[in-house]
Amino acid sequence: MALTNSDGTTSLPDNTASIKQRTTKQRTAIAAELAQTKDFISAQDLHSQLKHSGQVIGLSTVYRALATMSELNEVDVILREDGEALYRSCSQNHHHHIVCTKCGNTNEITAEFVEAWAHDVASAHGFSDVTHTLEIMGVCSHCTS
Amino acid sequence: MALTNSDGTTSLPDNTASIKQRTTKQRTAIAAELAQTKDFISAQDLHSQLKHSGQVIGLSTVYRALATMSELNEVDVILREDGEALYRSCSQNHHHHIVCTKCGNTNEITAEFVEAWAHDVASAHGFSDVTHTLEIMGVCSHCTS
DNA sequence: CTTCTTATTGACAATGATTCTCATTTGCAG
DNA sequence: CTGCAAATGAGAATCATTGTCAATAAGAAG
Repeated sequence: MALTNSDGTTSLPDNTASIKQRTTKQRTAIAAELAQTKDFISAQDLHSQLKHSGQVIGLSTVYRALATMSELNEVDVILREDGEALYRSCSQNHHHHIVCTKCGNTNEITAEFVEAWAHDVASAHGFSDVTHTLEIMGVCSHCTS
Repeated sequence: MALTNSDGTTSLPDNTASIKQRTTKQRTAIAAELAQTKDFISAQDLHSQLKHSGQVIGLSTVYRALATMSELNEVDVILREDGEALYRSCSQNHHHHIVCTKCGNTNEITAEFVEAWAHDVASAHGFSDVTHTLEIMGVCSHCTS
């Protein structure tokens, strides 16, 4: 979005926070419901959970809200083994997950040195504006026995 | 699942190596094509790649072959951001990618210590049969200027 | 080689998550 | 209050993946 200044000139958008956001009943409800849900949840489940609690919101709207929240880094997104996306209200600090491929249980793990390493590798390759994903998958002890 | 024998008795399935494998033209072609392909490839792309090289094989067969190869740990599987599954012949050395979010260019990166660390973390959490994914994303120097 | 059993194949339908379309509604700035 | 672009929602469309089932063929047995 190009910002039109009072003198008629335009300025280039700030590439981070350039998304026009309008506060709506639906987005508020979606964000609130997601904040209450501690675990990861799919868009479908979040939709029916909202419906069940009286908030009838279109499925498309849920998907759109989650997509923009994801772009704004307000939610974490991971992919289940079957490809379905799971969302969770973003916790303050960046972290990763170890996921059981049998029962779907997830534990958070922190890896500060991976953060630093990823940044170093990226700048060594001349990359900027760096993000990364890291997921560890396996079978948890509960599902092994 | 109990197997009914011709004499009327039943025998329990061997849960490890009970999968009867029959060597077929199609599976051979699929495994060969996948071995030739160094990068990750989707089932759909592998199917059309086979068709393009004269090997017309049903799409269901490709999916089934990849599924069994995955169970036998003969292929690595990762999930793309849109949820589509990507397969790669296991024999290749494990590595990760740094991807430019502008032009899509990818470079391979190796991270041996990350491999070891992932394994340690997993066993510390009691996980077994561990795999992991790691992707770094950013804007490459070419797209920055 | 022939027969028999059954894993495998393939064409097609079905599933299911996600995205698209577009008419209608609604924030919100002026 | 007014105007307009953003947002919504109902449903259609997309698309990877899985299920169905009759036909085929691999491999063992005779």
